[in-house]
Amino acid sequence: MKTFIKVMKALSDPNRAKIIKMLQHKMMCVCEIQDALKIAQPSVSKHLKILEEAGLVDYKKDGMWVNYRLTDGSSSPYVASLLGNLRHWLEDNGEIAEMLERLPSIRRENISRK
Amino acid sequence: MKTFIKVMKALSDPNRAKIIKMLQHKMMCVCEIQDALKIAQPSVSKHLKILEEAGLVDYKKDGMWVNYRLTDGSSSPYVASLLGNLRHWLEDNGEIAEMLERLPSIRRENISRK
DNA sequence: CATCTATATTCCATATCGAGAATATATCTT
DNA sequence: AAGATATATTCTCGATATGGAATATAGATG
Repeated sequence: MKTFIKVMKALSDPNRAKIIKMLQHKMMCVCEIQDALKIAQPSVSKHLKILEEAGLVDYKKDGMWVNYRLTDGSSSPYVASLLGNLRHWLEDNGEIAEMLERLPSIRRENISRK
Repeated sequence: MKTFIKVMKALSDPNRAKIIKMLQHKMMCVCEIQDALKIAQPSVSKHLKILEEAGLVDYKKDGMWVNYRLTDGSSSPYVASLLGNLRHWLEDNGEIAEMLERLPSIRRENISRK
């Protein structure tokens, strides 16, 4: 039950749902996600932690960067099903579509954090 | 997006998840759900309202009673998929299994609210 | 080792959530 | 109409969630 609630809660926030939708297209570092969502960096890190603890995402460190990606869903049946469904869900959402269009142009090399 | 978030939030609470699991077995009135969950009646009504506004349940009035049941999921693809998945999900949960065992003995005629 | 950059953690303010008590409403019964 | 029962709404409180600012940590680079 706790696992189920944790997964549902993780997906109950618009910014976290957007993160999932982005990660369907490519592995991303924190600063790229921040650039896409336009929220403060610590907020991004906190959202990612919640998604990670729910088993929805994991990460690989690459030097200074931390690359996040979707998991294969093996942590629970809830995660497996929902990640599957989310491939189709929210595709018709304007806000998300716009974000996904901007996605190719968001690259860590171009992000200046001054 | 708002619809999706509303559905996920509705399913992010243990008592509401339990209500869904019970309604898989029978239509129930508020006082029966209250008896099963052992929480205050107003709390039950509020949970039911949240589930209803998410499109997960609806109700039919029968005189003094209001009978709640699961919807057919036609309000959104999220509801349809999740109600389907929830037929299998949480079946192995001890807390829920116990509650479901008590379910046959919970009948409005036996409930005294003094 | 001093510094810069990417990320995580802590702290604080505000907002929302879930619970129960009290109250309101609606329907049934007499 | 009066009382009883089922449900909904309102109010208040404590807990939790979200956001940003400040700070800490970790790795890279000169």
